[in-house]
Amino acid sequence: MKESDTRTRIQDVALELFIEQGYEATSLREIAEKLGVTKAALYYHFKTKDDIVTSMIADRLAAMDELIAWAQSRPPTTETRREFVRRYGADLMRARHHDMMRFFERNQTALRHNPATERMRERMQAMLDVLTDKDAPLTRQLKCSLAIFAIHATWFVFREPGVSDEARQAAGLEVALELIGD
Amino acid sequence: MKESDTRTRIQDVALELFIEQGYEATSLREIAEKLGVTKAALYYHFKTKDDIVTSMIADRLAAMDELIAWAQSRPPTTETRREFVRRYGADLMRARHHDMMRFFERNQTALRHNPATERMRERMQAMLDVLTDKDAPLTRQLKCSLAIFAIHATWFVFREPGVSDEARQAAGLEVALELIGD
DNA sequence: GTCTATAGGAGGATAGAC
DNA sequence: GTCTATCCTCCTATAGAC
Repeated sequence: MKESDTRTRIQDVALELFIEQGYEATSLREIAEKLGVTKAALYYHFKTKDDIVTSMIADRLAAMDELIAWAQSRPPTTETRREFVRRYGADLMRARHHDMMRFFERNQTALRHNPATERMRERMQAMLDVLTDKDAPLTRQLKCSLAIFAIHATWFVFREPGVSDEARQAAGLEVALELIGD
Repeated sequence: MKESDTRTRIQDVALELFIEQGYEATSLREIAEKLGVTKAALYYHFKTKDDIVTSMIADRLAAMDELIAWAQSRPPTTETRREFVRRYGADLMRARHHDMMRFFERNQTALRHNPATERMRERMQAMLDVLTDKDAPLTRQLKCSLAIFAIHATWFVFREPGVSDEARQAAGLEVALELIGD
């Protein structure tokens, strides 16, 4: 049932380099070198470079789908929306999910030809639809977008090194709840 | 006194493609083709590919410096901060400044080796320092970052085609003022 | 499952004619 | 100022041995 260990290690190393340098700027040679294998070995596990990123996005899509389905199964009340934001924040703390969102945000244009990108955008839109009504005023729509972004930004806006993960998440959550809270 | 017309046209076309496809994914061949010239012609106007983007950032830095200097010459009151945000929003409406910020946001990693990038980040930090005190709580810092981001986001979050530039700007400004307003 | 070797192409950049 | 022609490097991807 468990994925091959090498496969997972490739994903981890690739994500790390993609975040650090960008998707286009990172070559398979670099990924292979950091892993201590050759490029050709990567091609045993993934058909193309795009496949590496597609496989990572797939994991993220699954988590988002679960969250969105939960919200859609409930009445669109303020309490549902607040709980949705809380769950989304908690979800990002697990594994490398916030790394993944950060990578996605910073490489949208480079990934625009990958079909998984469009699916990711659909999920982001679905999240906004959960948080607000379709005919809400522009300011309301903007605030809901910012609420999601606040939770993501939590992981990279604070420059001081002494900020714990918990403090970050708490700050992001508080601001996000305030933004959707009217 | 006026820059060569071709030089400006190169910057315009390059920025358009960089936004659409990303910096790394856009080749000099593409830029040249869209302009109807050859790659070699570009090298007459700019020493390297990096130089094209550096020249564009320089214009933006000058505008930001002016705005920051104005704010620093005034007392750090709420009214100064609100006026600063208004001026920043108005500034972005001129020329291609909001395109430039959007490009910069989406290509930070690709541009990380360009010295102009570090200068740009300094300006962003200076803007945040104008908007809040250094020892403010995390939520306050986060909100000020989001206020700036709200003004930028104004240009690309709204999907419906019928939204005028003025309506966008008004919404962005209102939310930004609310975020710094406590 | 990982290697060596290599095909095949695209990219940034330069030289030198016009 | 713009062109043609070309260099050199690096890339993704594949073939086939072990």
